[in-house]
Amino acid sequence: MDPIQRERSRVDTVADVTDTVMWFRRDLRTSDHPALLAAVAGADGGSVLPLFVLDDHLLTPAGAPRTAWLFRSLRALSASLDGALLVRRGDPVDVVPAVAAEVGASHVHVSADAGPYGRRRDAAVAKALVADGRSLVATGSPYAIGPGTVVKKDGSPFAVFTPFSRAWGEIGAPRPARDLPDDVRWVRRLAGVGVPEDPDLGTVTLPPVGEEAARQRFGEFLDAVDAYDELRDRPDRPGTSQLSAHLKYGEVHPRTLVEALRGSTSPGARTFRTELVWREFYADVLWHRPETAREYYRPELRTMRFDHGPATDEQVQAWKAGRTGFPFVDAGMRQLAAEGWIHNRLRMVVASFLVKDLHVDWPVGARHFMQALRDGDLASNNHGWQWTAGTGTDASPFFRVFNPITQGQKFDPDGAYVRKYVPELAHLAGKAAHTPWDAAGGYDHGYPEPIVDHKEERVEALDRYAEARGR
DNA sequence: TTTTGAGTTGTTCGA
DNA sequence: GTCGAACAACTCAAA
Repeated sequence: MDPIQRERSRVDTVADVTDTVMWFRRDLRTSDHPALLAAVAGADGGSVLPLFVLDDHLLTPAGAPRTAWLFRSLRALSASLDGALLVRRGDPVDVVPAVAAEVGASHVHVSADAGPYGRRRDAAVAKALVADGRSLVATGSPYAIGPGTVVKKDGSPFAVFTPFSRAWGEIGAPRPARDLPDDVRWVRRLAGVGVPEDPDLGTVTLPPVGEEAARQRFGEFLDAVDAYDELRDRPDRPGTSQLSAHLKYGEVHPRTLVEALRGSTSPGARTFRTELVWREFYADVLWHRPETAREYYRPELRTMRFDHGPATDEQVQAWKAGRTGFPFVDAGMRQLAAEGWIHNRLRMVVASFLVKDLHVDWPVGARHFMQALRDGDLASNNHGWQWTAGTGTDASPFFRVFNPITQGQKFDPDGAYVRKYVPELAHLAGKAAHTPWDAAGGYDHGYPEPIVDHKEERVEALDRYAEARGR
């Protein structure tokens, strides 16, 4: 009998052997939760220990908005588990097996993590558990269809969104999981550290957090989803779902959303479903190519020239602070700073500005976003940046350089978005807010002049792209 | 193997 | 102001 088997039979003789551990990570909810149901079923009349591990590896790169969101979400989750959530701090490779041993559980249940770090971590935790005669059981994932599942006819992964989306639709999202039984018993006898106090948010304000808040937000959004395709591009209007951070922490599962939209054929509903598929696509790309969290998806563009040095550092600082002198760009960056969230249209505009007007490599911006965003998701964020930089999955035309001024005039036609976030321009009426250089007294309130000439930098960006392609 | 059609989100210029 | 063409060439996916 090998050691693992022996260990298992020893564990099987423990009195409360049927207790299981539910290790929460990016699934901070109780409904439509296959892994939690599996933990309950595995307990078979015993109790379930709900666990969260505060892992410095994940906490460190997150800024205050995302950390505060996490902590609030954990409090909400614990409340819905009758206060039974056990919170420990440390490396999951040590903490999870230790907790499993303390409670005498033979199985630790999780929703599979698709990210590079999560997969390494889970493999190490599984190994440690097995060495102890226990096992890690993964059920479901944060995606409607698990990353790696949607493949081409020859079994290889998709590299283009549209065919992926078609194949994704043919598989179809599974139906939501059944409700959690009312009579689940939670293990409460272990000591934990509790959920920490929120970090200092400064002036950042967050919307309501947690499963119930997500449900409510989605309910409100559903009432307006038919207008989504028309309004989603308008940062001056409340047309987006505002569900990104709820999805990031699994307070709601995309499967639940797809189910609620089943049968909805309005352009708005279809467009929103497509946005959910984008989230699945980028997770799938990262699953197959974990190195693309940091490296170019298209390595042939690695020779692209970028700017470095004190002058560039100063420009990057201006970009982060929302003081580039381009009103639409600055409004976006200030929204990011004020809310830990930035409208999708502005994510593209400010990214294009950093990469193509300031000639700074995209990871610089991607890291800043991950730090500043409350919804910072590695797959969506970094592949979104790669898309803008032209290094990503989309073979996008090289000439796609956003004009920061006309983008503002097009998508914030009345200048309301600019005035909301850039008070120095609040005295400029209508679309004049986008062109303070044309307005008498446009610079009377301390707003900076443009730090670059967009026309020149656009040509420069095109030249560098051509150079990197060897022409 | 070859062929064919297509590819999230744009800008500029000239008629 | 509006509209269509030009802006390159390449890669992907499927037939």
